[in-house]
Amino acid sequence: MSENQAQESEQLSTTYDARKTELETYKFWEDNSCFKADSNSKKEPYSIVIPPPNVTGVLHMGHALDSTLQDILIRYNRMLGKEVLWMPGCDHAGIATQNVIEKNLAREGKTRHDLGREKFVEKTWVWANEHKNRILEQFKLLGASFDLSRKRFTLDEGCNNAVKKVFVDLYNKGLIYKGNYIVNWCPRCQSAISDVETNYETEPGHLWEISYALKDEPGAIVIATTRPETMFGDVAVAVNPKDYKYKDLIGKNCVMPLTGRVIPIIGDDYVDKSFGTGALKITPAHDPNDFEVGLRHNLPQIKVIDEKGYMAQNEYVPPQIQGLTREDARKKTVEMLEQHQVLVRVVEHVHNVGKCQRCNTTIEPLLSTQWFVKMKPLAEPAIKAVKDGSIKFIPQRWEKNYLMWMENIRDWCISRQLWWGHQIPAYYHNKTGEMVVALENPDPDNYTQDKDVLDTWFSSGLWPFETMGWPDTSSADYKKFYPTTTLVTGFDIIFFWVARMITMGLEFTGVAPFSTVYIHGLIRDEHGQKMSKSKGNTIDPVDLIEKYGTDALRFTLTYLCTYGGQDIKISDEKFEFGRNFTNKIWNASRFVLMNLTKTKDELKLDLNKLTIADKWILNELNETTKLINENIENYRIGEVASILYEFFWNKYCDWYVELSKIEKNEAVLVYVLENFLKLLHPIMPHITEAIYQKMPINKETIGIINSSYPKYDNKLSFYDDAKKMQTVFETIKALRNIRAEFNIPLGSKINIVIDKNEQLYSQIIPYLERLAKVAKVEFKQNVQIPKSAYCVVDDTKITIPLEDLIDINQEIKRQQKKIEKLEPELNSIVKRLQNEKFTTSAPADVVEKTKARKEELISQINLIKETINKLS
RNA sequence: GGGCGUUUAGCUCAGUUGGUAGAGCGCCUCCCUUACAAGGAGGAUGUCGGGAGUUCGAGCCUCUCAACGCCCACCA
Repeated sequence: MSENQAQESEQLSTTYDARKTELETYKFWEDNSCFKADSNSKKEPYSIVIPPPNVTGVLHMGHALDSTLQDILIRYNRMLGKEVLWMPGCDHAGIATQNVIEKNLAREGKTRHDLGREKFVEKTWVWANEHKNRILEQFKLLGASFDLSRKRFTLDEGCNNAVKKVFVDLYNKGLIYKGNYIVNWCPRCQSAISDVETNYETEPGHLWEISYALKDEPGAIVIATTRPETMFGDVAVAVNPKDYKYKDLIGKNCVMPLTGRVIPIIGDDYVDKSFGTGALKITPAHDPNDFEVGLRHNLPQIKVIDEKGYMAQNEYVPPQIQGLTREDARKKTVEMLEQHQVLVRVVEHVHNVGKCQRCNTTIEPLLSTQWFVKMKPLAEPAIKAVKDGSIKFIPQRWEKNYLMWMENIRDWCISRQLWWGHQIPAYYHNKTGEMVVALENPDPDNYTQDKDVLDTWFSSGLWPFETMGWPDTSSADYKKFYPTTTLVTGFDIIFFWVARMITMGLEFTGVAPFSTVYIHGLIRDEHGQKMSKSKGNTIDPVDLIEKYGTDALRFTLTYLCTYGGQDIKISDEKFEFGRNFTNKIWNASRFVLMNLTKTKDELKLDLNKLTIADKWILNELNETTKLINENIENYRIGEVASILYEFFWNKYCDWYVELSKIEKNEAVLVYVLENFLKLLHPIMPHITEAIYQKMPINKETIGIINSSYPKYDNKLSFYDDAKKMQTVFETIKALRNIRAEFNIPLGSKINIVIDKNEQLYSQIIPYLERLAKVAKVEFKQNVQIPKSAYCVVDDTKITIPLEDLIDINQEIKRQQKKIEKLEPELNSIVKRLQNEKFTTSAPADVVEKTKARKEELISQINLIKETINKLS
């Protein structure tokens, strides 16, 4: 696509080779640095940061949708003349990446401990460096116009500096603390995870009722539990103080079965009298609620399950149970309880079990020393920003969701017992254990850094500003492109990511990191199931691209992406829709370019030389342009796709290009095509660029990519002429209809008699002759032609002598059917107009419209009746 | 337990201020009319989940019921 080529009118190939065109076009943009953002530009900025895909990731349909939407906004704003930056990068994905490397090691029969931390991290870096480019390279297949010269990684040096600064500052402000609390512990990942990384699954289970004997007196108290294996960590039995059944037992002691340990019976409002037996065992080290109860009552904390999910080997756990898995321990404990005849009852019980988001292992609530972010003070400004409109969610309903979460926010456990990630900048004196939180190790000889790393989302939470050079607020990118404009993502990471970016952005930069959050739905399979590799129901975007082309993929996804942000169900075949559209665009463009006879300069649009057909299509283009601009500004991107499809296929191709075979205005053909391509470019960038390059027009810029987006233009508004043209179309359609209904072959031409409006119809005779295969048009007033069919367009009666063409009886039946269809509507309209309340309270134009419709129906019905009479 | 979403043509879904329903696919008829059969022309198909209310008028607003789905909470 050299400059020489671009200057000349060229034929388009007979068939469209999407992949070839797309690769060439993308290369053309890259070679010309079309995606590069200039932070010194004077133009208004527009920026988006990509939701960084995991370095472990492979391109999937979710990326395809998400990136297409971002690219549409980026390209649109670029064409609006703004200085756009789409910041790419990927996420180091702490647990996910470490899992991959560990799995690789496992194949060699090794664990990460065989390598040691340093070697392991080194190895992971090698892998990450290989893979972090792979996923962004794949995004290129989507046509992504991001600025790869700026690509970032959440674990690169810049991000690490930002993370350290944020950590240290939050610590100094008292918003980060370290403490011993119950956390969600994944025994497989061997790490704490946060609340949002824990998913609950409903599972059938049991409620075991166990009898605890009272100490020094007869009787027992029966507790109910779903986890008997944790009983060895019990430190009390709790009842509700208002529960008359147990009130008197409070303050007494009981003796635990199997171990004989003596624990107190306490009263606490937390206990629900009506659940289970109304008595609850308290195990502070293994249950978050029990932990709270334990603190209130100053109870000890006894750990009986270790970090790997095995029963502890300590004096609290009976020897038969020690070292068993949680599952085996449960069976064994129940067995032993039965033997001791203290198992009172087993009730089937469906309950929710926490699972690790990463590996689906059952979470163990575990007492552990971890780092936390105190969220309440950070949440306040984040709530305010959404409430006062500084940040707007689209669709708006997500604001409620966000606010509910923020208003009930809990502290965020940020430490992970992993090796891959940002190591916590806390340093401990080797002898005294004194802790220093600082950007750098104060004295590497005597201080050792905290072993833990930070939750991946901690660094992702800084993404909009850490990628712009922060903490250097004088950096060019930060000044030009921060805060960013729009954030585009799925609803599934509003809490994980969006909420954290907002809190961190406000806390550290004083402004919201973006003003609009555009939330789209999730991609699902044709049955509405989430796509997953394990279910085997995934559709690979790369396959779709190879089969249908990137533009077809983008267009189909966009078309399916409705304003409500509903999930999108897809199947392979659905993309034929977009493929067919690319084919149509290519062929229509090919036809138009093929038939041009004029030179570039002669193709200038001359508004003084327009037929009504020209004015009609220019008016349609103009109205379409207006609608497109409005809808894209309002994030109704699916609507944009559908409007463009309708305009091009049903207006430009079906009518205007067809009309051009009779009488053509090359300048208009080219003008409309050019502007349509520009309007479509953000959605289907490659094909529009490829055709644009071959158009014989004076181009303002190197490519359509940086041409200016069409705007509504008063000079192109031809409402009255457009309406006339509609009449032409109605006439043609009516005639075609009669022809098709009666199988009048195209070979046999028909005559028509038009009873008035000669002036208008004389303009359209050529069209009628060609498009409706009319042989002869006559103008007569009030003629009586036997055995005729009529049709009415506007107020003009068109008579078609049928005698020689059709079966008359069949026609009578057809006409009667028509009346049956029209009458119910007429009846209801008449009724409405008789209703005084309607005529007085409805707006005048509505009443007028209704009256007009009534007249129209009456005249239509009369005409049909007349036709029937004439035929019989 | 709390919140949200969905329910419209056989299928997948649109429907922006309330004025009597649209598209794509599929289906039926005809056409290779030389840009496109991945196409063209025409056609059939809906008491807009049920019920009630507001209104002259409801797919759209209010209430209620039902089914399905999602999120949050996590009563052991």
